[in-house]
This record gives sequence, structure tokens and C-alpha cells, in this order.
Amino acid sequence: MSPSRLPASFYRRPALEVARDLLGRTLCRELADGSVLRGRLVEVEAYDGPADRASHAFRGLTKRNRWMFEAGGLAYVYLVYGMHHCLNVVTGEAGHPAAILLRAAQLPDGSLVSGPGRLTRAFQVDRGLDGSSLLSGSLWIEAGRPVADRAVRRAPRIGVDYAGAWASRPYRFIVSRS
DNA sequence: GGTGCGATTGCA
DNA sequence: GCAATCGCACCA
Repeated sequence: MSPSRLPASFYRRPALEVARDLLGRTLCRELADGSVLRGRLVEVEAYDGPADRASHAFRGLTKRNRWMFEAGGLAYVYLVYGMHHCLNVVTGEAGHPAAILLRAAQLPDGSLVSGPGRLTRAFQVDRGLDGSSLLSGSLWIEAGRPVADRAVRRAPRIGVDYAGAWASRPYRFIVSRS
């Protein structure tokens, strides 16, 4: 258990707050051989509450989205388009469905992994990690180097045009400068 | 039990 | 611009 692993209290806050605070943090993934992949989170999206039409939780609890209804600190991993995995961080209190989609990270060598499907491929994340705790286990987030307000840009979420007015809400958070 | 489609990506 | 590819949400 790494001492710099972000604690449960980090995740059990409102989704928009957690989303903004995830920027600059270090996504960590331990592989079977014991090596650890790391990347600095530079783009995330919040999906917040039962009224958010863009969220998987909009139509209530289902087999797929059940982890979104748990207390923050879990991974929610699902398959989209039959071929790409998406990695989310569950946030907030139990009963309030919310999660943050991880969209892009900067690797230690400076290269950028951009896109939720590319991110899960790079970090070898699939549905085997769905529902796993970020507080223990092979997937977690460390404190890293938080980002100043002036370096944060907000924008509408990607790929949710079906969500009506919710599609234009600025729920995407991007590191615009280092 | 059947059907339509997606919080994407890569290639033409 | 569009095909790939399948779990699952939803309806019957």
C-alpha cells in the first residue's frame, strides 16, 4: 500500500470537485510482473447524478453501472463500441451515482496518451478491474502534482450529443498548461 | 427472446 | 466519411 495513494476522503466528494482535483494526479497500474505504469492525468470528464442525461446512471441502477452508485474510491470499467474499454473513478456518497471518465494522461517519457480507449490500452485496464478499489490493489491514483486554477480549462464532454442540454455543460476538465 | 446502439478509434 | 464489434439496456 503506497503512502501517497489518494485516500477514500479524496473520492467521497462532489464529482465536479473530484474531477478538477484529479488533474495533475498520477494514475498508477501495477502489472503482473511487478512493474508499475504511471501517468499524469491531464483530461477527465465528470458524470454526476441521476439527472445527468449523459450519464450511464440516467436510467437508474443497472448491472453495468452499479458501481457508480457505491461510495467513491472504486473503478468503473466498461466496454464501448464492442472494442474499447473506458476507465472511470467512482466519486461521492453511496446512493448518488457519479463517476469521472479518465480521458488522457502524460507518461513519464513525456508522451501523451489521449483518448479513453487509448488510455485503458496503455495502462492495460479492462473489465477485470471493474468494481475494484483504488484504495488497495493493482490500480490506484497518487497525489502527484496538483494543477493551479489558471492551468485548468473546462469544456463540454465528448461523444454525448444525445444528452440534450447536458451535452453542453462544461464537465470536461483539461490541463491547458503545465 | 430479439433488437438497436454506444462516454471510440483507425483507416479510406 | 465510415466500418469494426459486442455487451447490455430495453422492449415484447
